[in-house]
Amino acid sequence: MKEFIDYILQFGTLNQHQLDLIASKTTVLELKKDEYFSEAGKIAQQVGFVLDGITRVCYYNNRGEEITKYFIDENNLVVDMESFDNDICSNAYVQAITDCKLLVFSKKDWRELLETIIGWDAIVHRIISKALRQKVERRSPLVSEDATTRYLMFLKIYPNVINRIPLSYVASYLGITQSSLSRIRKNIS
Amino acid sequence: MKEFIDYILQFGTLNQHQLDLIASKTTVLELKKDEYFSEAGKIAQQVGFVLDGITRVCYYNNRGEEITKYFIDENNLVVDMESFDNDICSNAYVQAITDCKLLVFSKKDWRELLETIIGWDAIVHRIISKALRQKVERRSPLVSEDATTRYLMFLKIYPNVINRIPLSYVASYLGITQSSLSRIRKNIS
DNA sequence: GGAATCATTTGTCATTTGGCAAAAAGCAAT
DNA sequence: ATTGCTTTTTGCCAAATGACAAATGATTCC
Repeated sequence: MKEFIDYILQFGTLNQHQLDLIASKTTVLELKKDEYFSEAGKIAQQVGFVLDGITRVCYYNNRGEEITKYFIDENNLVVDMESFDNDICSNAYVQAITDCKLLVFSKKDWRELLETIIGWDAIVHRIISKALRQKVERRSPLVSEDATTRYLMFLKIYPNVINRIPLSYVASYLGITQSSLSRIRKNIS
Repeated sequence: MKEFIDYILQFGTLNQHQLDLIASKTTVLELKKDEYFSEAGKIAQQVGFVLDGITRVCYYNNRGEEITKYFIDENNLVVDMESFDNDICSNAYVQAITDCKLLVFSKKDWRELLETIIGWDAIVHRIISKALRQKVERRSPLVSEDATTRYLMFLKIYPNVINRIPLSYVASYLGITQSSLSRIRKNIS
């Protein structure tokens, strides 16, 4: 819980009473490896915060290949905001790719907090905007750099991920095949 | 101006008085082809709305190549929000790539409006969030699809752009060389 | 321990793309 | 029309990557 409070307070100021109220609405959700946090075709019902473990957002492209869009590791929010906010079906899966421990808010509680706590919506806005900007910044180089550079960037961006998940997920994140990734790893070492 | 009002009202409701106030703060800025709206290394000072013409956001990658990150055509906001909001130096150029006519707000006016008009900040936030989400959605397929598919997607996303700008910009947007783009275009037709 | 299963690496060959330079096409000014 | 300039296309070869299959390595389960 402390991790989550610290995370929030990076984006604005709240008093102890407000923090307590927010904390009181959280529950802990444990997900086993490969379980879904939310699914394509359904409406996202929860906001999560990763305490332990790694999740990913993935979808299926034109050719039916499973593409990992990004990873979400410890101390980050995990939510399909588009689906959650607008109550529309998601087009992506959010999946635990290791065993995970999450703090979660139900949609009802989340919305009540937004209406109850002055300034909370501004903080949430800042959190979401920053996360979106980060996604753009992280995906952009994937287009303009060669595969080796992309892999090295991946290692920098997610320093604690590579040894904990299958390489196939990394390959699809980087937009290359597993074999190519394997060759790149061989070349680097 | 009507275009801008229509654009705003897609994201929320404002009364005539509020709309008039917003309108009163706009000025028209004309940019010649190749002129910059904002520059890397400087702090963005304006929010713009494209009435006519096409702009792009670009930067220089590791190898010093100029990369087009995205295009912004008619009836869209153009601003480096990260730089504008936080008064930090931008790392990208925003450039007119055709002659352009923009509506612009100065930073001072923009901030005053945010404080004056109830609900305006919520609208702005929705606009910015949607734009960011769109950027993520548009850049993601650039990683996982082959170059021909990417080019076809580009044509769908920006149907009014291809004949108005140099192919070199499109190539760098797609993450391929000009020659490859040329070959792809040849294959398609 | 051994079998079954899954993940990763490697080999081979085909295809795509890049780098470079030259040719062709488009465009503006005269 | 001619010239000069920029953009786009093409040709050639090398390098990177993909597709597919096989081999190797890791892990799990009995």
